[in-house]
Amino acid sequence: MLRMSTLFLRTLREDPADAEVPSHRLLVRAGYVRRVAPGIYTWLPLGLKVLERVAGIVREEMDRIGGQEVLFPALLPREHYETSGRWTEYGDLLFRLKDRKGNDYLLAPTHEELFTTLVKSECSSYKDLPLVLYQVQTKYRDEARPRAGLLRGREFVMKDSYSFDLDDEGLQSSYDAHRVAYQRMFERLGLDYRIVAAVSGAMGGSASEEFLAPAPAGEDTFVSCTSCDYAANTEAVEVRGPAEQDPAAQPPLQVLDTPDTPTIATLVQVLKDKGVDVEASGTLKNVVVTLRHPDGRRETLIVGVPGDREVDVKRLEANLVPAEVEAADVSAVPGLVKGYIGPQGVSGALAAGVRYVVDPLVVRGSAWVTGANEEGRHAVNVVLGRDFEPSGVVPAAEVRDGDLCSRCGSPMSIGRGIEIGHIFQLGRKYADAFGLDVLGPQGKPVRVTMGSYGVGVSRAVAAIAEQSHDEKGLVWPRGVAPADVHVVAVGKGDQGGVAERLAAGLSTEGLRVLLDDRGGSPGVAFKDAELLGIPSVLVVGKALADGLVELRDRRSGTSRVVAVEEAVQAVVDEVRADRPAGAVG
RNA sequence: CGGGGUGUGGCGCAGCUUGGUAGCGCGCUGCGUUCGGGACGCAGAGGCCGCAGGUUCAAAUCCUGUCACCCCGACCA
Repeated sequence: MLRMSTLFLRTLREDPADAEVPSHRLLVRAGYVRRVAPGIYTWLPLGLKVLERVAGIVREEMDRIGGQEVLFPALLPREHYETSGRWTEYGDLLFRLKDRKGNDYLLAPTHEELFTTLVKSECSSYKDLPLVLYQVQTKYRDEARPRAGLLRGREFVMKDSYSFDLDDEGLQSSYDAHRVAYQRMFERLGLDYRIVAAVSGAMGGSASEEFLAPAPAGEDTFVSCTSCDYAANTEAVEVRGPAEQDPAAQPPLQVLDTPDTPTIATLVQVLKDKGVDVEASGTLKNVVVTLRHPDGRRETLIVGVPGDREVDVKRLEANLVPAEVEAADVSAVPGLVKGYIGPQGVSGALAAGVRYVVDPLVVRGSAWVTGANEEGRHAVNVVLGRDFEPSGVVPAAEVRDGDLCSRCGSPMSIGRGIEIGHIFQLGRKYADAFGLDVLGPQGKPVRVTMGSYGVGVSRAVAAIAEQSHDEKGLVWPRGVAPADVHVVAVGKGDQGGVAERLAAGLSTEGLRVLLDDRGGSPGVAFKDAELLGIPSVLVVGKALADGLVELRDRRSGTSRVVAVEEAVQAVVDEVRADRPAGAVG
């Protein structure tokens, strides 16, 4: 039992000045955490209980799929990160330090290297696989801009696990097992979440999905279908374009004089003045970028997108992995007329072999207004499949609310989410780097294939707070609340003694009890109870004269009175009834 | 790294324009009253006004520099 009279807790009446997002504001105000430095927080007693309950649920679900927990050090020598190339790749994100002899060390931002070398040294036979190892550990990343309290910290708690399998089918089933485990975890944590398709990035993996908790404070933007269950990161989303048409059925191409129309807006206006009915969405904007390939080679690429949309560089880049995209200097590319670039005809830059790709919104048979490759002239009715043929289709346009789902064609909506989990199939990148083989059944070495799976444990605490609060304070889901019931004594009579007795009875029943035995004014006790957000609040107050106490539900705000002698049982029933199915603890 | 903002008791802020003995609210300590919605009275404790230089008889206030923090963006396995 926790007594508030002695509990190390101070709630704040006012919002801390440096907190903007609800989770940060409330976790500080309610005395769960305190800031030490940017992105670095201290967990106070109640906060630590929540963190540990979250970690406990994560552990139970990892154990359920056969994961085995280990714990690596956070302080690591440079050598492992040298082998994987990440000592340099990680750049400023890595916290680096030296020991007294001047040797390089780092505070681990993630542990792929350590898991891989551990398995390499311990496992030598296919009989040792499949294997899932995990840890719940503090990670360090020197973020360029830590923000939003616990949501993006420089020190944070993460569960990371890794699967080791002999073949792709094994990897797939390890991946699927994690996916199920994560679903159960986030369910039990009381989080509303979406599984979204993610880009696998430079890691070279195939499947990759993120678990996002929708919240306005989230840093990730995702798109989800309003009718089917398709959801994806904006970088990874597939958008359905308009219906294709017959190129031959379109009106003939025509070139018009359009002086002083370097931008889409000026072009549309000039054309309208000439009686051509066109909107920005009917123009084809051709954006020139430079690709930087991993081997250092640079390539100019022209990307065609509808004129009313910007190119989403992150999305474009995600679809051109492993090349990186940077802005290009159009005037430096021979054969291009800035402001008047068009894909039709074979001349200039295109003739010189510059690749021209279009966004999927630019479909076969569609007719566009675009540059005529001459200063001051544009072409109308430029038709894909008749007047030009792109060398490829690459998603590049910014995604908008209302764009159509690639699966079912319904409109999609855009939302913000907090990345609370990420699962992906690493494949053999690390196994290759570290030479991780086991002896197969045929007596020959087999290269192991890996999966990597993360859950932001401390971030999940913040995500829960983001999703589960009201204007009065936090509202913890049962599974993670720092206590099951908050007993409040108000009044100068024997309320204190009765509350004491009830709290003891609840403890005996196995409930975790927070007892407010401070004896101040009732307003303070009630406000704090609301701020702290423990799901059940038992008030021993003036109704005690009639042998009654009040049982409040923090979430709904409703309350009912019960007889003192039945109070313990009533609370026990309420707590048990609320426990999600499948809970182990 | 670019843009904006802020540094004044534990927390939230005023004071700075126009230089002159550092203030308010909350919290904290003591005594008394109060006790179902952040109570009240009285008496207290607590501050190198981010730091360093400069101007001045005198600097929280003016000038120069510097550091830190917050927000937006860039970045983010």
